Amino acid sequence: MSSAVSIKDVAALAGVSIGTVSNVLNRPDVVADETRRKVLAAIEELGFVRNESARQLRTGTARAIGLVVPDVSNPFFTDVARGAEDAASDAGHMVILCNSDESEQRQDRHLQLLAEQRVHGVLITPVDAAPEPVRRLRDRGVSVVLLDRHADVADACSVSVDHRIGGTLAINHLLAEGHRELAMVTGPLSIAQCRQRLDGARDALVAAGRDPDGLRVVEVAAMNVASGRNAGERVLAGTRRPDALFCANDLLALGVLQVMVRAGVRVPGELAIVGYDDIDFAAAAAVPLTSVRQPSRSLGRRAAELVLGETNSPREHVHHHVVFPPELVVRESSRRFR
Amino acid sequence: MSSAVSIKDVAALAGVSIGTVSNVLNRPDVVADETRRKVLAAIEELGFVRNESARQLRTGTARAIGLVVPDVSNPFFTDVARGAEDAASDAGHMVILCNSDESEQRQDRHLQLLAEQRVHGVLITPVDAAPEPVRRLRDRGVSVVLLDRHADVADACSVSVDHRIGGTLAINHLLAEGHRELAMVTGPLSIAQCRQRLDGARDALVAAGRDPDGLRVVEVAAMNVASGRNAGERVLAGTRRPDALFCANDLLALGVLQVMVRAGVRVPGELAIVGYDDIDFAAAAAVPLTSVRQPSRSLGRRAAELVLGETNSPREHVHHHVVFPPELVVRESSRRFR
DNA sequence: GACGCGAATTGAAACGATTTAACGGGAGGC
DNA sequence: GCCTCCCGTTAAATCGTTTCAATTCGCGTC
Repeated sequence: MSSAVSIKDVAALAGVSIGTVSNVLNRPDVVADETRRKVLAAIEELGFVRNESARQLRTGTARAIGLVVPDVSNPFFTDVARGAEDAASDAGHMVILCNSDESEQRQDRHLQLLAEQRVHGVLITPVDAAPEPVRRLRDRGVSVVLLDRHADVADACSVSVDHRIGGTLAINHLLAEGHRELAMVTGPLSIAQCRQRLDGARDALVAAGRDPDGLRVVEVAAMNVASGRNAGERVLAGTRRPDALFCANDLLALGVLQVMVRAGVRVPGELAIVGYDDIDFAAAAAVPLTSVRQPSRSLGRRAAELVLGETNSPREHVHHHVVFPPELVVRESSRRFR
Repeated sequence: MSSAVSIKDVAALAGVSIGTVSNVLNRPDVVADETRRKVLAAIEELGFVRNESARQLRTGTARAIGLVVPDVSNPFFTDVARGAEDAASDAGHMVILCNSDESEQRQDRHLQLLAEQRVHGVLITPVDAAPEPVRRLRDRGVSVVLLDRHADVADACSVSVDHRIGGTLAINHLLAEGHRELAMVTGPLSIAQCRQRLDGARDALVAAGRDPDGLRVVEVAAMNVASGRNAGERVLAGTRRPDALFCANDLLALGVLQVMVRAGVRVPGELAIVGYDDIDFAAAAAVPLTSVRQPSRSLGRRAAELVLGETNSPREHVHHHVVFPPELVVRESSRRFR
């Protein structure tokens, strides 16, 4: 059972002390060539694998970071995860991925486990606005980077996108294309991102000299395709159908689109649609989707870099707040009908 | 710095020994009510968090499993991951997610790190058919479940879908709809899943009394949307365009579809398309995609259950080979043109 | 009143690595 | 030939838990 092989066995076989084996592993330069070769040979022969928990216990630092997101089945978050993994990988770290499913309870359970693992840091898109979980984590000595959420609280780094501007971009575009009767499909307004996108949308209306309350808001329970279909049906059922829809993310937009296509509503002829995130599938949709792009992979990468940087030099660390600008990608779904 | 709080501090504050604190943590029933309350109060007051590495070092077992997949941005694998996480979560375990990107080198690096972490087990869709990495892992004492790959080797569990039958289903359907000039778009044939789906496709042709070599094969370098577009362009450029296309996964199919729609080729009028995986976005595509469904979430869940089961009772463990049947989901993209 | 018993608690020995101060021995300077 | 110095190596302490044999204590039994 080679799993039982420890540094001690290697030392015995190589005829050196365990301290020397440790040096071969961690500071190969201080050990003589001859010795190093013997030790490496012994490691090879025994199939020795370093026990990371022992290392971690002694040094106090883990080689992993946690990533807590609401939902990995959302391609936006997989892209973020990829970015985070890229950066972590470069630093020889692993990523522990956790889904909170928008449940505070699940989130807290995950955070507890991550704290027990003594992870190097945590990247999190918190379930709700309350800075509570962040504070608890910091109290436990874990450094935290808020993902896709600008930290109002000053005690953590954050990497985010200016969603308010994103909302404004979307509405400005729809207005410019000549759409007048606008509505927004959004997930729970308890989610900060949704609120901000809505605020941005209203900003645009105000700037255009229109009544921000003229924007109808269709709020659904989740931010996935199924909820999008639900929203689509509600829009269909309503009186006075809007001629353009801004959806708080692409999954919602795809759901709405599906319902519209099925119901024979021409998009963008009778109804223009703008999504948010610009996931890969937006371009491949029934009608290629206009969307507000977030640099998701960079978001994840930057966040991971921040969290790794913070714990490496906690003394002189000052919290950064990185805000990426969103960008409108125009495709078929929002064109003016001619 | 509450991160420095150890069981010893708790013991001191509560006025008991560290053994008792450990008992409160792990076997609360053996300690007297009064004592338990004191200890819990001390834990609360100090903000004590158990150090998992120390626990792990002592007990030898980690509370995490590794999941190594080619690409999490493929929704099929996120679904698998969700299933695995569900099962792991139930057992109080975490999932460490790793992307191999179809690179054997990346895969091996991840496996090395997972072995060092002494993870409870590893779920893996190996980069290539070689059972080598699996063997290495087992040698290191880590139990392994092959995901989406039937183990020809008998030394590991496997959870998979019968891709050969999946390929047959797809082609039978296309033939039944009256398509005659068939082609298959596939990722690298070094990927076993691709080969099996192709074999199944040929089976169907033979069974229908047709020449299996009449099936044109378009092989591209990766299994994502971009490669699908590439395949689409090659199909367009070729002479004698097929009237039906079986794609080795939905991402390829979506890419092809995008190109066809843009080029004005009517789907399914001039070209029928069948995908594979039935990811959520298949139904929301430009033309709702007929696809061979895999029970992806169940796949992940079952695999996680197996790996947890194996290490919990390694003595009497016998390797299971779970094979789920695929299922054809018919939508617009493959209908016979009338 | 001695004894045994069970329940609750304690103390100490692991687990497998890293780290640091001490050590040995050969080279070089005087 | 002796003293230093330096390089490579070693021995031992340590990290924070779990676990198990040993201990204490109160109490009922004979």
